[in-house]
Formats: sequence, C-alpha cells, structure tokens
Amino acid sequence: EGDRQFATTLARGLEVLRCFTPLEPMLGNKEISVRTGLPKPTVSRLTYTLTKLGYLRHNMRLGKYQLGSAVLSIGYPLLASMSVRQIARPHMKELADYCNGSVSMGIRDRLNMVYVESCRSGNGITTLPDIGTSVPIAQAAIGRAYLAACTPSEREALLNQMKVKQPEILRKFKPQIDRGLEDVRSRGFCTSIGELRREVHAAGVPMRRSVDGEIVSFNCGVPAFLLKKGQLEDDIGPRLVSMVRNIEAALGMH
DNA sequence: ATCGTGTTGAGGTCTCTTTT
DNA sequence: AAAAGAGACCTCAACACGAT
Repeated sequence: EGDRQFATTLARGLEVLRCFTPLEPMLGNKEISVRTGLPKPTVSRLTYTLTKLGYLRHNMRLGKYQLGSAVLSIGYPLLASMSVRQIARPHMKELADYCNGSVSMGIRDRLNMVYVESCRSGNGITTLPDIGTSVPIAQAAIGRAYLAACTPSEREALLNQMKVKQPEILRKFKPQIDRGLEDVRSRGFCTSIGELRREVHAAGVPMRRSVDGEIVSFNCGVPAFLLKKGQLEDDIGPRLVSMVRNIEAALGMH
C-alpha cells in the first residue's frame, strides 16, 4: 500500500501459486479467486500466464489447475546452495538413529518453518518428514526455537504478524512461545509436547549462522510411546543442543 | 431453463516517456 | 514545465459454456 517499488501484479501471481497445498493440490479459478480475494478475471489471466510459463498445469477433465514443474525448478537452487545441509546430515542421522525418531532442519517462510533437510531412524517407526514440508512457528518446537534466536525486533515483528493473521493460534500458544524463549536461553533447547501432532514429542534448537545471519533451526521428534519419562528433557534435548554445536564447529572449518 | 464457472471486451486509473 | 501519448494493469459487465 503506497509502496511505489512494489510490483503488485507479480505479488498476485505468486499469491496464486501459494494457494496450492498438499491438501488442496488442484484448484479452479473460482477457488483461487476466493482464497486470494482477487477478482475472477484477474485470476483467469494470472492462471493463463502461469500456465504458459510452466508454473501451473491445467487439467482439462477437471477444469482445474495444479502446480507445474517450473515451481520445483525455481525452488531447488535454494536447497542446492545450502551447504549446511550436507554438513549437518550425518550428525542429524546419528541423532535420529539414537532416539528412534526424526531430525529435521528448517528455515522460516512467513509464519511457518520449512524443512530443508530431514533424517529418520533406520527402523522407520516415524514417517520421514519431507523436504518442503512446512509447520506453523507457534505450534512447533522448531519454530519456537527459531523465535528464541531472533533479535527482539524480529521477534516482535513476527508476533505482530501472528496477532493479525492467526490470533486464535497465538492466544493458545503464547505461553509455550514465552516458555520456549526462556528454555532456549537457559538450557539451549525448547520442547513441544504433542502440540503439533498429538503423538509426537519434540525438542527444538536454533542456530544463527554467523556468515549471513540467517537462522536455521533443528528439531528432533520422537513418538510419544517410545519416550521414557523425562527423556526428552534430560537426554534428547541436550543431545540436540550438542549436535547443533557440533554442526556449528564443522561449519567453522569451512 | 438455470446455475456455477470461466473468458472477453471496454473503460478507467496510474505512471512513465515524449513532445511542445 | 506542462501537455499529450503510451503502456500496464485493474475491474465491471456481458457473454459463453457445460452440468444439473
């Protein structure tokens, strides 16, 4: 609003692409119009253009659109340029095997954390969280760890966005967010006790990279029934912290 | 025939560039 | 510097089309 450098049409086209989710992979113009609040003709022209460029595919039978291969092509270079993934992977795999769970690395996208790397224990009790999966910051240990590593002004900005866009979620999880801040400060990690998925308990640890200042955050999630009492707090959390310290040290050598 | 959905056309606004 | 021109974009109304 009032920003003369802001290319509105481009933003709208990208908003159209963001309507597609794993749960709603196929959408028609009308549905996109409702989700974005854009007029039908505008959506019609945007989907037409995005289809021409390969960002959308049109299913003739259903008359609906789905994301096209070009979307993956523009996303992949980001993953490929994150050398921290290669360095972290063996550390993550080792911890995942130790605790029969999964260990993931994520970066922030708006009010979510997006997984950019994920490892799972060999026995495969847990499902492997896919790269590209996103989880809400407020509800997940990996997100609250991220918040704890933000500067006060970054954190305030994010909390304000939550207040506007997801007030009920923020109200429900504000205590856990505050608790997470304290926990990360005092012992290096925070936890989520089935707050995102009821059957999974998780610990989260942030890592602020000195190179570019971007925060990368890690979690370790374990099925609740596999955990001994106090194990998340006394064993897995501290191990996740030392894993991150080891990754930091390994990064320092590069 | 009617409804829901998608497309087309025209008019309007805004901004930038060219002309006077 | 002001006026005119050009282009991009948005949106309303009308039209098209298939499903019920």
